[in-house]
Amino acid sequence: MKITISDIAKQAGVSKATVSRVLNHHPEGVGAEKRAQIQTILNETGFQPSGFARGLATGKSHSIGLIIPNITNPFYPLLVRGVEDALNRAGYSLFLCNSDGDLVKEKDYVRVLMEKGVDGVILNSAASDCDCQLDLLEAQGVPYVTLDRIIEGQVLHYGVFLDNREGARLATKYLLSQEGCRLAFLNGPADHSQSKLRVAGLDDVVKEEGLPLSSVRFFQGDDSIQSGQLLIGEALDTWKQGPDGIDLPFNAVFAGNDLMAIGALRALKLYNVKVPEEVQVIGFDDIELAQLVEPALSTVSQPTFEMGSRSAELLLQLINGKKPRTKTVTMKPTLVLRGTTKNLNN
Amino acid sequence: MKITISDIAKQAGVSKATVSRVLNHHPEGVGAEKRAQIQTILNETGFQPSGFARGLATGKSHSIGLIIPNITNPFYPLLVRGVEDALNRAGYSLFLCNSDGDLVKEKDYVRVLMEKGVDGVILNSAASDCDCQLDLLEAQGVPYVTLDRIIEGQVLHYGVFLDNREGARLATKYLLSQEGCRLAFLNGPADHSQSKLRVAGLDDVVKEEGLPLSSVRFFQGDDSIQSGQLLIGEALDTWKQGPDGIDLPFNAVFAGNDLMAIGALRALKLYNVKVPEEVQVIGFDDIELAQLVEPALSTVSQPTFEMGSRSAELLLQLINGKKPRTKTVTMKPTLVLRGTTKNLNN
DNA sequence: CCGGTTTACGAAACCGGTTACTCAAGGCGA
DNA sequence: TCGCCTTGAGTAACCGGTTTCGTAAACCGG
Repeated sequence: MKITISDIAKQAGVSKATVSRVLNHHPEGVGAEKRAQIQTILNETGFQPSGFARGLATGKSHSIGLIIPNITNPFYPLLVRGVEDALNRAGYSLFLCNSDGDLVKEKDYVRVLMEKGVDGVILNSAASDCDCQLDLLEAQGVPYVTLDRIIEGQVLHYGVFLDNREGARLATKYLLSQEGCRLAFLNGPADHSQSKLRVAGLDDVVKEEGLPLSSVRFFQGDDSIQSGQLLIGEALDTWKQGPDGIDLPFNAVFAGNDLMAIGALRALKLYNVKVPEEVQVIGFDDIELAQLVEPALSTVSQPTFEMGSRSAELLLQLINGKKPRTKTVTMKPTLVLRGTTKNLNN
Repeated sequence: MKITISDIAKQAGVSKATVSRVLNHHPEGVGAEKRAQIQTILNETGFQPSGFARGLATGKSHSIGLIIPNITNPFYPLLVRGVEDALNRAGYSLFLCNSDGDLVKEKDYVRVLMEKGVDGVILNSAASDCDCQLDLLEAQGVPYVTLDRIIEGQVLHYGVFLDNREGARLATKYLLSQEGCRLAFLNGPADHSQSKLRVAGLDDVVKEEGLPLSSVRFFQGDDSIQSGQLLIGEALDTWKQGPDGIDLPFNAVFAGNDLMAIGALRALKLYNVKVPEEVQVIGFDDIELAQLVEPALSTVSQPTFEMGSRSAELLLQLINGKKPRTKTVTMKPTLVLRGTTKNLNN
């Protein structure tokens, strides 16, 4: 049978209360010599207090939940690692949940996490148009932080974000400011807040440059390699079959994420279009893969690991009742030029 | 304040015991009409029982711990997803722990997980030469499953494994059976059981083919892209500087994992060595990345997702007291030939 | 030496569920 | 109709910690 605090108390000839005080390093209430003696027994027996009992009494679990769409998406492992490292440093454990972007699953996870008594939740929410998961958390007063997705219809809550608009602006500006640029834009899932913001950034630059909105060709993708390959592939296909056969339908591609950009790259390769000479490509995210494709993908880089750790730290502050200085942390993306852009100095 | 089972009981005019019976769908002890009425109240109030209290009373948490070296290594996300899917299906939650291959960290995680009252642990252990984490689990009778790493000095416990020896045999056989093959082998961390088994598989084939052991050039890597690139790069460098300048030091590379293979690919490209014409390359693992590099990497494929889900299912069997038919599940690797091998029909 | 404050520690009440045990009522065969 | 078995439901004892409160002893200045 598992050893309990009562066993320790009996063995030391003291009360449970005293052992508890030693266990939690309460400074008062226990004399030095008795404290040392109990400590010795604790060490010798390798006593492990029950998290259940402790949780029941204190209401804290020292665990938090992280809900992401899918760890299999190469964007997430680094983010998760950032979260886990920060939590581990603070003595917290991590429940990992894959929602697949399914709101029902997401809500179920929130419910389960609350039952397990997590001290907080980090939510990389599936969509931006529903806040029903948050209502659950809000109702019980469970602290939470949203990560990189703005949940609309929700009073702005604590969260860590990338300045997606600025990121899109950087990439678009780089491409559109080049003479004769004809841009194709691969959008991510339209209901994600990131997609919306990236479109907004693109629009900004189009306006700044005084171009008609129609000058950008718009494709609706789903953040997968396949969709990038398919969309660009189709565009190239109709071009090839067309009567002119001279000008490519675009000479620059900006993709809403790296995976679609890589898909585009594949399509371009299939049609023997030279990158970056004939078509320049810029992605978004800077996943590890971006450096490994040929040519290496130019992309808008986000500090993924830091976003994870910052969100964990923010959540821990909330848990510990410290009011963070700011409700949101906005991180800045940078444009990383590699092999899929011409990298002219301008 | 949070709503408790007593509140429900009061509201329904029954005792806690009755509510508990309804809550857990115990078939006996509650009449149909009263059951329905209580169920209604439960639904209306959205009552969530406390996992702490339940855990304290039952000793079960419906959570399990998964300890892996590093989620950032592209091999793991799919594995983790396999585990999580299987667990989620069974109503269990997942604690994710990154040990970084550090035995101390690993042991700490085991301790913490046990405090949290996990019902079981899946361990992808850092090294094969220590079983101290397992002693902890064993001592408390916490079920566990080892994943793809054989822990030496340990009576063979429940686990899911890849037949690493067979995998290495497949790759080596393919390469060595070709006329005039001069093989370079990039080994993974020497203390990992996988590495040992892969070396064993290689040795098997060398013997079968009647070759001297010296016919294979042996490099000691660490499973990273960098080490693959560095080792092959150095070999090519000394070759280039050498007096002969004619024959490459090897015309085939078998790497202990895909990352090193990809590193080797990069080094080869840097030195303008043609793959697969001059040097054929085979990796191990079949991570997603393998299909995305140019040329696509031939590799020994493991059913990563299934290994994750099978190990979770095995653990769940142990937790539920069912004796699994076999202590270990061994999965078979397959050789996937893509662009880095000549793929002659033999 | 005395009243008052501080300190060390134990007793017991919680936290919120589960479950063994008890008991009354109802059903049923003899 | 009696006794027995089944069934619905309540009582209370857990599970293993934390924490409030009470008390006795130690300590303190005057």
